[in-house]
Amino acid sequence: MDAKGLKTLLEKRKIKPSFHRLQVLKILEESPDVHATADDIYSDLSVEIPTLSKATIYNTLSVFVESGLVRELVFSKNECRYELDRGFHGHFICDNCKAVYDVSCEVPSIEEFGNFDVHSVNVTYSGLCSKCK
Amino acid sequence: MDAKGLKTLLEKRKIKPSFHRLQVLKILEESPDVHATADDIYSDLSVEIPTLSKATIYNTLSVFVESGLVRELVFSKNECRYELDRGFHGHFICDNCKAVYDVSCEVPSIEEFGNFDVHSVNVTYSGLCSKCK
DNA sequence: TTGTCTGCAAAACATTTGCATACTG
DNA sequence: CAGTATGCAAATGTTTTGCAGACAA
Repeated sequence: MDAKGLKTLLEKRKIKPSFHRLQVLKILEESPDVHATADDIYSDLSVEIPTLSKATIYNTLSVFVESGLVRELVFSKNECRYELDRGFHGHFICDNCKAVYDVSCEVPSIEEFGNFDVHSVNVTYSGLCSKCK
Repeated sequence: MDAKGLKTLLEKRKIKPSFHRLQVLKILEESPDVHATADDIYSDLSVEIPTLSKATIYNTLSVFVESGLVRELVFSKNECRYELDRGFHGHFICDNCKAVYDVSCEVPSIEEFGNFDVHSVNVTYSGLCSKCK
């Protein structure tokens, strides 16, 4: 997606398209398979933007998450990953190499549906990926 | 479950049933609905065991998790909860009151099953519980 | 005795916060 | 100019670690 498309993506969510925000969004958009951590994004961007602060990354990501543009994925303690929202899908994490894969799976139905207002569903598989097994 | 039953539970997993381990296990076994954090368990036990160290709680829980006796649930950053393994079920977390409920749901099937060795599946719903909606 | 469990304190780590400065419309 | 975004550094909160002493087989 080009810079203009990214800008539009932010504006649709009423987020001001600052330079830093566009850069963060670009990383998430270009590498959906990475499921980057805040630190990954910081490392990537601080090469081009040496004055970049990690606080800005966290701030930016939290703006994105609150707007619904980005999903926060917490697979294990002390590790939070981010992905652009692309509709429902599950994730597979390799216990060995820790890689995260998007997988298509069905939405599991919940029995007690009537008593809860379900807003989102999260499905995570773990095990060994094709490379590690 | 009585103390003997808890002891047997540990021995089955080749875990030495020390006093502290039995106390931690007892909490997890008695209140499956709580999905306690390490800090919850520490707070509970340190009333009776004033010399208790948090490191012991973490150590104990990690022994339990590695043996497969206990499942580690990470719903959001900086919050790790624990539950005795009771076979497959999903969880529902209330966005408002943060309560965690066990829910029965079907195991979602994964399309790429052939390429991965799936060891476990995790299903988490979020939204508003019956009290908060 | 030997191994391992526990407690303590310090360290590690990701994330958050307060505040001053820089930028943008 | 007003409002907001950014950078910095310090603070926060949870979890981990190293080591010494306590305990159990």
